[in-house]
Amino acid sequence: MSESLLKRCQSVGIRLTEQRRVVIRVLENSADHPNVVEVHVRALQIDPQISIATVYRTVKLLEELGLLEKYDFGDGLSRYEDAEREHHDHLIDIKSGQVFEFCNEQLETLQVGIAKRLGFELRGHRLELYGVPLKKKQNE
Amino acid sequence: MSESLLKRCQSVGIRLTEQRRVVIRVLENSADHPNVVEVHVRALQIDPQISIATVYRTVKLLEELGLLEKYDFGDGLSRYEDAEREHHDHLIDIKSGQVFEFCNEQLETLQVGIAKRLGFELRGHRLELYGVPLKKKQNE
DNA sequence: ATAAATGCAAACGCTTTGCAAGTTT
DNA sequence: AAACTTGCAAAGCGTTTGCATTTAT
Repeated sequence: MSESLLKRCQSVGIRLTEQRRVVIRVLENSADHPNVVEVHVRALQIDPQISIATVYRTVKLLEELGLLEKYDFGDGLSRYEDAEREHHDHLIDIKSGQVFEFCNEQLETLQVGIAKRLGFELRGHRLELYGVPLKKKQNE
Repeated sequence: MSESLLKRCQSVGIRLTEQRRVVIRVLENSADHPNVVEVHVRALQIDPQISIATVYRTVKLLEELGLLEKYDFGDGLSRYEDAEREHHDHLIDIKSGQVFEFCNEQLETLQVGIAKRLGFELRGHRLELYGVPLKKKQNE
């Protein structure tokens, strides 16, 4: 397990305000991929005064510092998660919107190879699988 | 090669107005992934009166009909391309923004397998590789 | 003390939409 | 003729920002 988000924020030396600590804590305690409004709602439970502008500013700052990963699963909302979490991709259930995580070494290797063959050094990727739950044999 | 976008529009039976024909023609002649403003600019060269609202409405309609594929390469702009084009994924050059296409069977198969293992039937995916050009041996 | 962060509200940029006028079938 | 599409301008929506005030260092 790697350092906490808070520790990493301290390492990079950003000013640790009350509000930033709250946002950081919310993200540390989130195992999902909350959008900004969701982060704000969770933050309000800790600090009922915190404004959404501050949440926007904070997640943007942390993303630019490489401490958060930003996602968009197609609904036009920016979602965030701790960048230090084990690398993984996402599978989105198109029926429920639920998001599952997975990681596949073969996939990672394959991608590096594809990029190289195209003349590129892979710096990042975004893979999302969209699917529907497999129906069990008996029904439908 | 499959049917032209125009033909497929006729098949699904949407009303073919002047403006829709223009947008369709623009997309048929585009080998890249134009965003809405770009589609509009290209359309204006054919019909100097066409409004961007109509372009927005048309690409949205065609996407909902499954005739166009919508992409967002991270700049927050919606980009469109003919859905019938040979399936492929994208590699984006982070330096220049240029987009390259590729297709890899192994990758496709792997994804289906991953989804299945998670209990899902794969309905679609989105894969984007982000990279920088490999430097040739002599320079840098 | 000072440089930076906050909250508010206004502004932004892309996209959508209400409506009157014009088109397609 | 009826149903639908267009263009315009206004509204929507997520996100950003100017500014006066507050806060961390």
